[in-house]
Amino acid sequence: MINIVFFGTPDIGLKSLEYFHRSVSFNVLAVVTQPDKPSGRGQKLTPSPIKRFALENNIPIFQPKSIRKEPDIIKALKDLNPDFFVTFAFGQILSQEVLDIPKYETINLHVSLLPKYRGANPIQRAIINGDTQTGICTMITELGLDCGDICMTHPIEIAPDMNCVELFDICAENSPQLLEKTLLGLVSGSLSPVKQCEEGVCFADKLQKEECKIDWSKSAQEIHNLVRGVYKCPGAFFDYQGKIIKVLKTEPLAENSSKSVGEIISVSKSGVDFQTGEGTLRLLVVKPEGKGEMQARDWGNGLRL
RNA sequence: CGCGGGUUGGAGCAGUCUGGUAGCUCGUCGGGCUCAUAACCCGAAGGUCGUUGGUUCAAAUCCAGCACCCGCAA
Repeated sequence: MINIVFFGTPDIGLKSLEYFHRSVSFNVLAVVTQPDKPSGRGQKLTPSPIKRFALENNIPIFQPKSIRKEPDIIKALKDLNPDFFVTFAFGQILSQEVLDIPKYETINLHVSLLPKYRGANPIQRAIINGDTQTGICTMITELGLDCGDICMTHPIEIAPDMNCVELFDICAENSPQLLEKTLLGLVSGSLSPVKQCEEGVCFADKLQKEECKIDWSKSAQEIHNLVRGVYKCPGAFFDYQGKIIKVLKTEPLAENSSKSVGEIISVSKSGVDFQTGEGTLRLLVVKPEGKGEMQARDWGNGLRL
């Protein structure tokens, strides 16, 4: 029986936590997650998905504001006598004191093929940049940002129309097995982590709201990549007559028109076509401010052009 | 009580300020044109205007309450 403590916050780690919780060879001693935060309309305090799962399954929960500065929690974690710490989108930087607690190692799962895309938003960045492949990997957590030695990797293809939510799901689904194999490999000694190649290091900076605003002078393909890369979180958008229009699904087309950049070329049964800096972007699904999700052609129908 | 938008035939919207017998773009159905069509032409069906109450001769429209949806901010 391998005893672990799971550090995580958003739902991408749920499947992994669930897997460990149900596994007969692992025991989840406790969960560490971010404090409840005001969320949604009305600022109601909302527990993280990981916390909710822990509550439902009677797993002890720790919610440090900053784990480095809470000696009580650190002591409690030591007293658990864990074999491993597993971190997966936890959202806080650990201290060396915390990293040293488990008998074996602190293992982090990162959703990119390191050393590419260290940092906050690797999935979205990969899609925005038009990559056709990414992956997930496990690593020995060290003090720096995603710089530890790599344990195992698992490549994932990015289909041309895949959005970040779909990619999130694929990553979440493949994570439990990779984590399990990593921990077992480290216990048996059959796995020897390798240093990250210093060439090819790059960072996936946190997404800024401003980046999600559609720049029509870019090419249709680039905008298409942005739309699927930030799908629903927070979503690519543009301004139309003072209203924010979120764009959820698009299709890039090669042909150009005589319209100027950012103008509507046509509204048809298929969607609403916009002229971009290079090519036509066909909007398929949009969500205007104050409205629900709708087919772009329906939105176009109501525009009274 | 964080700020704000919305609810009108199957879909998306206009009409609400300045109350007076419901409109637009689509979809659907029928017919026509065509070798043919998702294109075009003609016609039809389909709405207690979210809900409850108030004001009025008269309410989609003015007033009050309730429900549901959503954007921002965090």
